Amino acid sequence: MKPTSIEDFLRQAHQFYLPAVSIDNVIFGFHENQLKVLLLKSSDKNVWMLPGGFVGKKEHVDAAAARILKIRTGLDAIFLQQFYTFGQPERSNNRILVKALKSLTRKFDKNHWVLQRFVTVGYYALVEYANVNPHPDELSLACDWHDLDKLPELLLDHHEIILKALEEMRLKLNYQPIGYNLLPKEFTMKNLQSIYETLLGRKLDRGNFNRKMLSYGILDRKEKQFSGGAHKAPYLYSFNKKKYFKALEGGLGREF
Amino acid sequence: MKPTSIEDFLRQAHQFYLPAVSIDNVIFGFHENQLKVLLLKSSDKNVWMLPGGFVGKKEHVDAAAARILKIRTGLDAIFLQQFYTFGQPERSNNRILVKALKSLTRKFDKNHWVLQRFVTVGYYALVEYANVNPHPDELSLACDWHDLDKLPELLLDHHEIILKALEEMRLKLNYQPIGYNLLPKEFTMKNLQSIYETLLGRKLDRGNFNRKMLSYGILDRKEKQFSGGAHKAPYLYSFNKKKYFKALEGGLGREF
DNA sequence: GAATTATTGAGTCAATATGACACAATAGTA
DNA sequence: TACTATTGTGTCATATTGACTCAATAATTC
Repeated sequence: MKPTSIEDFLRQAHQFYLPAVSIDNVIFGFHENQLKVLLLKSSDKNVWMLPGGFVGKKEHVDAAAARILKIRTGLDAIFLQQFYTFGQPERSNNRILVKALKSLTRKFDKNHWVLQRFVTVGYYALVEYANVNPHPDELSLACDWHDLDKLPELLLDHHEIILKALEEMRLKLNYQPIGYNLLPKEFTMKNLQSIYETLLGRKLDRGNFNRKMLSYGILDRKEKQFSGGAHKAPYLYSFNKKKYFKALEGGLGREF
Repeated sequence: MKPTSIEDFLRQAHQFYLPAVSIDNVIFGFHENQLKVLLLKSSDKNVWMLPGGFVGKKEHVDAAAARILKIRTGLDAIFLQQFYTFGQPERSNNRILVKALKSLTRKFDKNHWVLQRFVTVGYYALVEYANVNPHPDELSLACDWHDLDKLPELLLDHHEIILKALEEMRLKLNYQPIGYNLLPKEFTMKNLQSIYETLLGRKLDRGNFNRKMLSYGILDRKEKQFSGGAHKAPYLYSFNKKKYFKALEGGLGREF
């Protein structure tokens, strides 16, 4: 039906507009040469989920992502990167979500607003595994790292969201450095290479990786040495913070 | 205040959650070796805006972008690409927007929901300038192309949105072909080079551009010829649709 | 303490890609 | 017919990439 006036138009539109915006955070960590993702265990004990929540009415979406991450996992002061907005209508009202929420309260209404349609903005972050201490909020039973290649059953489309985050990270590899937030202060070239290999899903030549990474000029080599392996001790490196962030801004390789 | 029960938690949250999701479309065209963007003239005669609108309650966000584009400009069957979600709270209630809406209706309420906080999902598209026939909807006074380097005064943060769209397109150049939707069926290599130069903001060497573009193997060369210039006639090319879309999926250059 | 093993830093080399430039060919114009 | 602007093509020095070699060495084993 065509609106007959601007007031009509606005009134009609009001019936129609979308109610809510939510956040899902995909937090990656790196441990034992494995890329891991941080998940919350819902009160429905077999279902895990990304730490997510709703955006406040007067809140910057970026700020909401940070607030929600802190509330739900305890992680603070993490650099979150927006990567995609998920807008399928059917993703909101979901059997598993209903089940999970019903387990929280018997009086739960099937038409409750949290089950109505919402749009989710996805953020990811890379964190140094050893330096964070995730713990679940009151609504969750656990907050744990999971290997990317053996994820448990996940809420809604959270599996798809994780894959999309990975894909976006992989594309960024080509023009931005990575690793600053994933590795400890000092690390070996092999550690760094493992991250790249995990994200790209293929093996890289050791010598060539070395040469290329050093050519970026973002690494400082320490006066040796990592010890512990039954072999020649590798050099330790650290990121040159200044040069690293300059490369983040300006890009790495030649563009076009 | 801490919630004392799950019901409390949900009730408190309800007061807090964000009400609306909107769309802004950035439509790029290419004409006379100039990149242009499609804008609507608001009823406040000095302000132009991107063709935008609100997402429906049961509507896929991608579908909303297409619907809104069609309603507001008449453009149909355009491939829209999501590029970023803009979430600053202060961007919604704005002096210019209030003025624009007040000019539509005297009874306009300053606290009307359309002035409340909303989050905007940005989409861009590249269209063939000569093949589309944009016309304004009932709410707008005009629908015209504008040169990117001399944009008029724009609503809200639409200027920032356009710049972000450009930036994202520029980054995609490095691993995806471009031009299929911007150029007519047959075009010269110089036409294609102009697009790249506009997006990158710098001149490229003619010979090298030729070599590189042909190496992608996505162009078919026609049996000559463009005529009309006071000089040697250039070859005409067309995109090999099959190879072009294969390259869109798989990427162009080596990645990492 | 010498041999073994796994892994490292450094280097080689052919193949390929890039950036800067040169030059003859030619469609329209003077 | 000469001129001008622009085109297709080619050259060449340099840089980058991919695949590989080899001596060095930290811990372990003999």
